[in-house]
Amino acid sequence: MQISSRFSIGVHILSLLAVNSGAHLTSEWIAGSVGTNPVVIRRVTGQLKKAGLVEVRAGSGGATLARGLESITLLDVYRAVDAVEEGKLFHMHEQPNPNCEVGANIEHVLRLLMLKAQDAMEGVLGAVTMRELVDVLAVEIKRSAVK
Amino acid sequence: MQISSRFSIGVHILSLLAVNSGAHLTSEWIAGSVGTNPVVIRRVTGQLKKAGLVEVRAGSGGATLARGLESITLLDVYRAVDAVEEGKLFHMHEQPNPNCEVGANIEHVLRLLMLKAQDAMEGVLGAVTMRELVDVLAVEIKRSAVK
DNA sequence: TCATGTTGTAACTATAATGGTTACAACGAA
DNA sequence: TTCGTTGTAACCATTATAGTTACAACATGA
Repeated sequence: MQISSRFSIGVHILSLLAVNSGAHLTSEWIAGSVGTNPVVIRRVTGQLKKAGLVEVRAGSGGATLARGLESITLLDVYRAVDAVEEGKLFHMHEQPNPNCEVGANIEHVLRLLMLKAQDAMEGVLGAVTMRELVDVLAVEIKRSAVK
Repeated sequence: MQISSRFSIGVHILSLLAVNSGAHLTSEWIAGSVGTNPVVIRRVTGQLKKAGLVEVRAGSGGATLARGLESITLLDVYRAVDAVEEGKLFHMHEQPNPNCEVGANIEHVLRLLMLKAQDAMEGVLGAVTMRELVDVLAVEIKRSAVK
């Protein structure tokens, strides 16, 4: 199975807030850029808010970054939107037979490896800040604007 | 979401074939160790067979390793059971607005990172052979037998 | 004060993957 | 030819996702 698109949506939202900082960005407007429903945006925005990444104005509407892009890694976004539960990227079969030598011991051995693999994946996300991503994005935007 | 337990089941099956080599291991018997239904085992075994990792005797029954444990990495198992489609660990939202600067360019930028993260995860699996896993497993088995 | 537009959230839906289960034809060996 | 096994189809319950409608709570500006 796949990791929820909430992650890519979250990154998209933060990028919009960064690039269009100052503008009045409503869930409706963001949904237009992401290509989905405003409620989906509000749900993800709510998670980003709970994680302290954005601030949302109820009533008047609109969201803004709550922290500098430098201080937000992609792992922060990934965690904020609950993309994958901690240590549970892999689903292990649940009732290995404790009376079988292999069944009784494989869980422990395999679990270690799964955690290591998950850590490696998350490590890549943790090594990149939203600042870096937005900078690369800005270059891409310029390049595509020239064409 | 989580990566299918087919992966851990596949590793479990190969471990059984290695530890009990020579024995007549039917899907029924294996299912007893894994803690699931024989049909589930046959499904996974079928995938391992298709990948050339095991041989299965139709009719008389039983499965055996088709290759040396040294030549099978956990990544081979992961691929054999279709744990995650190539390059698709992350699900990216699918209709970013091409008329929006961010929407038009984020997919490309984010996709690169996702691939890098997935590669890191799979790299860990590729760096471990079934031989190594079974050796560690054997140590665990001994240790738990002593207690 | 009140009208307007927005957020937060509940509720419902369709879709898809998973893993368990029954059933049975095809097969191989004793 | 009998028996136990595999390979597969078919079905089911469960779960997560993502889209949608609906509406109360809220903030702001007229």
